[in-house]
Amino acid sequence: MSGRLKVTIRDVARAAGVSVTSVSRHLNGRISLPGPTASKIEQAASRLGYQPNAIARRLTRGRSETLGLITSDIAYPLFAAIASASEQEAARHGYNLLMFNSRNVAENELAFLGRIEDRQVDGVLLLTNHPDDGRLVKKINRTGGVVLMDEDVPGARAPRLFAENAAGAMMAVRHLIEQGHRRIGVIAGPRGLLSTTERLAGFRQALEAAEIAPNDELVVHCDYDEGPASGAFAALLALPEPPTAVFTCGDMLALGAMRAARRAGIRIPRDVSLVSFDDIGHADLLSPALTTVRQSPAEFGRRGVALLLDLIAGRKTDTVTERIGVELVVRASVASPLAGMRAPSDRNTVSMPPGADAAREESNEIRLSTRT
Amino acid sequence: MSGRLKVTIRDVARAAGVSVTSVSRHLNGRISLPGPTASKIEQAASRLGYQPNAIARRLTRGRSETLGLITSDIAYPLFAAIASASEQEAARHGYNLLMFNSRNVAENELAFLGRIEDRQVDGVLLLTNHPDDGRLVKKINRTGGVVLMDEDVPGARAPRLFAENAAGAMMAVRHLIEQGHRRIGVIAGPRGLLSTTERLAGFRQALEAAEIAPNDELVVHCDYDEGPASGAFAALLALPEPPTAVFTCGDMLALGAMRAARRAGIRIPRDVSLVSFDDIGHADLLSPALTTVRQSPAEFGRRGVALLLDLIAGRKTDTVTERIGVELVVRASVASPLAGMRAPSDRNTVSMPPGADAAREESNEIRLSTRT
DNA sequence: CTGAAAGCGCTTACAG
DNA sequence: CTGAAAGCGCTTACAG
Repeated sequence: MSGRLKVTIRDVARAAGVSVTSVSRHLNGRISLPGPTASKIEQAASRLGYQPNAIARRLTRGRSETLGLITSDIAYPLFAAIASASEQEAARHGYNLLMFNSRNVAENELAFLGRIEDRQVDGVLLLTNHPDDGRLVKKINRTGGVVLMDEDVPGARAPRLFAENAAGAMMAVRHLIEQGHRRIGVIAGPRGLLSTTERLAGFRQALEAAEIAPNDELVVHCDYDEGPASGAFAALLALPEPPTAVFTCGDMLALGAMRAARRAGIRIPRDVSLVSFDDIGHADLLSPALTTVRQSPAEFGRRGVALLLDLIAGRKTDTVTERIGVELVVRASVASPLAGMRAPSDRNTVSMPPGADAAREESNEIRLSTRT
Repeated sequence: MSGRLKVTIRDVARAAGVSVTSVSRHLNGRISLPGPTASKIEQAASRLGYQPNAIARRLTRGRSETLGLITSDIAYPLFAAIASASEQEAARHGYNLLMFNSRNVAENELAFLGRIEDRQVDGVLLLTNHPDDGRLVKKINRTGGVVLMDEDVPGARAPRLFAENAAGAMMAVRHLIEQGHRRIGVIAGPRGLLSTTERLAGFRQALEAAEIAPNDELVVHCDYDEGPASGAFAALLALPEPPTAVFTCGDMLALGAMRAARRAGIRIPRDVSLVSFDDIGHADLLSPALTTVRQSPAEFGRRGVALLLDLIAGRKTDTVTERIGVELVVRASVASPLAGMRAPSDRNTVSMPPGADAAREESNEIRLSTRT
């Protein structure tokens, strides 16, 4: 249709009557040409519809101008939000963002990391979601150009960007304790993950501060996904002496717990309170509105890309660890443990005029932050 | 650290004592070498840690092995789900997926489409979200290699992949009518969009079939986003004679409506019923669980990539239009218009034992499909 | 069957 | 300041 099959820099040079060197330099702004020459080049370029071939440019410059983002699944709300922010930030610096779904399988992560070696990407933001068996650390230390986000790969020579996991968990559990809960269950991520370790540590610190004895039977581990969390929740509630509140170490786990609760006819927060971690989009519109620890995905994305760009440019000394601040967003999934003792009707509607419960959820959205 | 700075195919050839031609051919499986030679090459390659430079390969082959996905924001649940499926399908065919957030700004879309011209991507899945002023169609017809998804760009020579918008809207509205609603409001997307036109057409068909006179004052247009939808919902409910039910033409609009309802103390579905379109993730865990028309994002992603790959390979005749089937997922956001007349307590809990409402929502998830 | 050589379309020392 | 030429690291007609 359009006759401009393969207009190259040589065509422009010929049409403008100058050398390809000058065309390249001028178009890349590395030289300031006398007015007439400059406009001859520009006119020739636009008349021919010249578009510099990015692949060729990359080959000569030795950079792909592309970053990679590895998550287990971009469809997960937290990862989608991080991806969005990362893309914006990458674009701001002239970089593309390639996205990879690892399905949380080490082989896939390793394969994607290989894209650094064959120069398809200049660097990678890696959000892994399983403990490393040693292959990831080895690969990362070979490839370089990796920023670890959200979860750690111990031993890797790489900048790190994590949430304030312990502080966040502590705030969440302290909130439960303040409402009167003393028997608190935890649905935690897989053993060996940084998020699991740190959030559990925060949980235990909060108990300790309140002089509540820890109880291992109330701690259940499972993968960061809804299905497993449903099972974990059911297991906790089936205990001879079930918890009056549950802390889920991620909103996907909270969703699983909420589904399990529905199936079992257990009402949150009347029968059991729930507090979580992440604050995925629309957590405020869930039933009930979820009280959870917010970690800003936008900040994650922005800082992650900034760290990666620093690393690629050789501006950073390898193994810094940055933390993203968190805040507790109080909504409606936590009640006092006595709530369940009331009449078996909806605690909000019965005692308040219609709509008051909605207004309450709205106005009660209090935020407690680790940062000022 | 690792001393393998720039191992090229020449190094391998030298080490193996063969020509680069043979190395290239063997490694790409375009030739079957005698056993000893083959293993000499493989050993040299692995000993040196050889990784073919993908950029160089792309320059010679003239393909970037990369596809682009343009959405207004990858963080929107529907788009994230489509992105996830697209990436999987692209990877299955050896393609990378680049992702672009257009923020629904034409200039950004045009810039990203330019990546086809400078060969950064071989093709693009374009999900635009605004009526074209003529620039998009012009650009697309210049670049080629575009598959239109979700929304149309009239006049573009491109394969198209849309949901069965009219059929879906009709099912949604018929469902409301069957529950006894006759005064039904609509929050529609921007005028001039395919989804708006078709969903509105389905809405009107459903009214007509029930012999309900259409009423333009009940149709409000706004951008596909929460904020505007909140305003639109408030406007509808502020009418002298407000609707008893509202059909939102997208789940983001439904979320906006739900937020507005909360703020105003309006309860869904007791005071007003709500039915929507999309079925974003966790719509079943919203408060109330959202009755909505599901369009499968996985199918969208898979078919979109397949169409694009066909187009790139020259296997397709340009302007096919495919439709993705939809189904109505009945949950808990629709009630009879009489519900509001009952006592001002939660209609589910009062009349049923605790948990029954949850069980009801669960078991009542009926699916009515346009496909068999 | 094998390999020397040209070519993909740029960028950039280097020489004039 | 300008341009001819080499080079980025592959692939692939082409000749032997």
